[in-house]
Amino acid sequence: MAYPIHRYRALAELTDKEELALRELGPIETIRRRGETFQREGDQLSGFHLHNAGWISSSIVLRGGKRLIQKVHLPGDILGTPSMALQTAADTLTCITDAATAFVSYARLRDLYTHAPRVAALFTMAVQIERLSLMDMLAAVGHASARARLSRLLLDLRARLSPLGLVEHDAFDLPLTQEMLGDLLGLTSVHVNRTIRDMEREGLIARSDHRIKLVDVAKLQAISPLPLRHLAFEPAWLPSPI
Amino acid sequence: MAYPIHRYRALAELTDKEELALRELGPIETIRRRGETFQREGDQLSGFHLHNAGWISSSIVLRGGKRLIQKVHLPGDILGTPSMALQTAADTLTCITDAATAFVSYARLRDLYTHAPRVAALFTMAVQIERLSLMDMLAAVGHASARARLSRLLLDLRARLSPLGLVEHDAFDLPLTQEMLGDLLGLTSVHVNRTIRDMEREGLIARSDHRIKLVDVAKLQAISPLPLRHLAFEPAWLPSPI
DNA sequence: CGCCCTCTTGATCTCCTTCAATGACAGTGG
DNA sequence: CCACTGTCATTGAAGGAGATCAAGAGGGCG
Repeated sequence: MAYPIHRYRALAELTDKEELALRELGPIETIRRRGETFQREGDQLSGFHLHNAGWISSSIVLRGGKRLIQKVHLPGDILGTPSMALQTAADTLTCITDAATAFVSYARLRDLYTHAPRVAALFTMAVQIERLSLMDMLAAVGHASARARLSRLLLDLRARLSPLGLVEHDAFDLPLTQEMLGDLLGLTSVHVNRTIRDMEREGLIARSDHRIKLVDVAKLQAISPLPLRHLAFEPAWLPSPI
Repeated sequence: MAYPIHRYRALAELTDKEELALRELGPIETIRRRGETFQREGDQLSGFHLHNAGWISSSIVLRGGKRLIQKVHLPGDILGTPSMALQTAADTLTCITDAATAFVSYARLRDLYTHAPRVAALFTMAVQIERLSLMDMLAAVGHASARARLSRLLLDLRARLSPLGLVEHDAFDLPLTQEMLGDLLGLTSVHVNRTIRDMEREGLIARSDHRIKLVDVAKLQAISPLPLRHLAFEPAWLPSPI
């Protein structure tokens, strides 16, 4: 299992050299078990991680002990990069399912900036996309109802799981507990439960085991507080290929 | 009035050449009036803006018409860069006070990546810092009470205004209306009002006109859901100086 | 088999919203 | 110079979305 680069292909035409640079960023894969935490808030760091397989959460603990899941990561994501501007790790990385990651030392990233400016620019672009995702999440959590937030999350997951081939007829596996969903949406697990059941009763979604199906996508989109965003392809500020 | 680069100095030792590169990024300053909107969601963009003076808000409108102020920007910030990964602008930029900005075309940024990798890396670092700020905001808005959110905001503003010389004895001008504060914190203006007055009554803060004073900083910090973050200086992934 | 995690449901509480009205103040036009 | 208008702060009353507390049921796993 190697680092999936579909998301970079969606941002720019890659030369063979650039593809190689991306794939060789994190040469050694680490297999991790469900529940394993491999980065904790406050840790001293010397690099970050490529996300090759599985589901991984990035969380923060507030004063008072409440946990906030800042993002659920999927293969293709880059993990731990917010911390690269800090003295210690900003977030805790925990495997939701069995997962695979590849470590990338900061030295390697530095080389990217000097030897492969276009790939470095793509890295920046990935960071901006994460930032946009946070902006949307903030908008949703700050100003939308529980069902609106949940609708948005499900649509977002569908969109992100699709290019990985993990969505069939608008249905996908959702390995998150309702408590995780609560921490992700700023709700209690109790209220997540009630909201999910309401939406199920109304025929918006269907569940069986941990598989979820978006039955009425149009209505979910109407409930969602924000539409999905359209990424730019080869934006003007991207350096020329190497 | 020119682009203040204090925040980059806090991230790395800058050579004269690099300082020049930063200062010359946006050579032409534009003066704007309070209330002016100079970028709207959905606009086609060809660059971004350096923030030289004044207060500027970055907002998003939700389905249903609610406005979310994603961030209040201060001099030294870079405006409009989340949109550089998109086909159209993600946010609306509006002057809260009279303000000054300088436009930077995407072409100029591209040159940075090819000719000044270290400055490009600092740009990425600035983006990561914005992302961290959003993470914290999300944590606060999703899981903290109105007074905790407000405490955090005030402490954050104090920390950001200090290097600009705009804080005296923990007091600073706050040109935000209570409605703006509400849009920023995910609250109604009514509730912002009640919360502010409560905090004033309890001696946490004091107000006169639009000037606010943090009377009991220690208690505000105790109420705030998150401590402030410590930025790294010259992280290992930063290319060597030019 | 027994334990723990997760889901589910009910009852109650509360923080924040909504709706509404008032006063202070700044800008603006006559 | 002053009435007029719109913005902003303030406060009260009522309602609601979601939190909290509590308890039971089902299921996976050691």
